[in-house]
Amino acid sequence: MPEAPEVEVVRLGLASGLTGRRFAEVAVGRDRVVRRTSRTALIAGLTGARVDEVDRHGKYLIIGLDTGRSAMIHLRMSGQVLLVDGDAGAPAHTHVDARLDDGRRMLFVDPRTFGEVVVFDPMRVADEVPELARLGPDPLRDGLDLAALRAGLRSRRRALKPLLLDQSFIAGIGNIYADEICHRARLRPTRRSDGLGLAAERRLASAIVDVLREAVAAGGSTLSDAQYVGVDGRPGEFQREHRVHARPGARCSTCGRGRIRRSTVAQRGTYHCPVCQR
DNA sequence: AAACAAACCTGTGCGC
DNA sequence: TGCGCACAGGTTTGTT
Repeated sequence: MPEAPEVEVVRLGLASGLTGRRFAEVAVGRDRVVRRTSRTALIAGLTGARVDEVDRHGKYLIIGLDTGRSAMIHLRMSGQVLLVDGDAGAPAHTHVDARLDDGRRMLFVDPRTFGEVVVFDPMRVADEVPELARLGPDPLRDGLDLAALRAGLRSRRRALKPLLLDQSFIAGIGNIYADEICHRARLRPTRRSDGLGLAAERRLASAIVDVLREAVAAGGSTLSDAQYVGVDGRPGEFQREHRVHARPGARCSTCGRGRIRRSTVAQRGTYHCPVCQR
């Protein structure tokens, strides 16, 4: 499922394929993906607009337009953004088909239709896309300030994994990377966030940044359902480097003694090593 | 404040 | 082989 690293790989692809291009013609196949506003609002907001920049905050893609407005795309669980040739066929579940002034097309594809596309006014983001205004820092974009992280961990008395999944705490971590980060930091997903101690807090800060960066370098994670692909349709490779997620029974690569165990934490399938994650 | 559950969807993979 | 059903997951919303 797309988390910050996967969305970053998409962002890089869009930045090279969209920047400076204009949307020439926009078709919306299914109203559900434009539910925040409307089909006509998306078409009016994109058509004729030139892309100035492609940004990202957490799992949210933000396409800055020369009209002063921005397009927000969220992939949720099964969304894909593809750049294809003008005469290419559109895959099943293509809900937005936007032709560019160079003849190529940007497609938004999403079988489960949880994802969305909306054009909004960045000056009114708190009103128009409130969840975007509530996001915490993005470790890939902004880095991670150790003092701020420590204060946050201590003030929010929660289990570690649910806190990592909280987008207002840190933006961009989802179920896969929460597991991988906890394992890298050798911390139990259910460990209380307050009272970790400086050494563990440092390990956690490093793990967050390192795991996310390594995942971007590997092109993101594509699980067996193959939902995530880049704008060129290619899957990522980081799943090969997963040490715990979706690997029940595997021998722990850190301690060599534990077996990866599956459990449920915060309503999410969770994997950890009971021996070295404390 | 935090934990929990349900809702939104549909393709996949399992058990029988 | 075919059918039915649980499951997956990001986020919001509502309840305890």
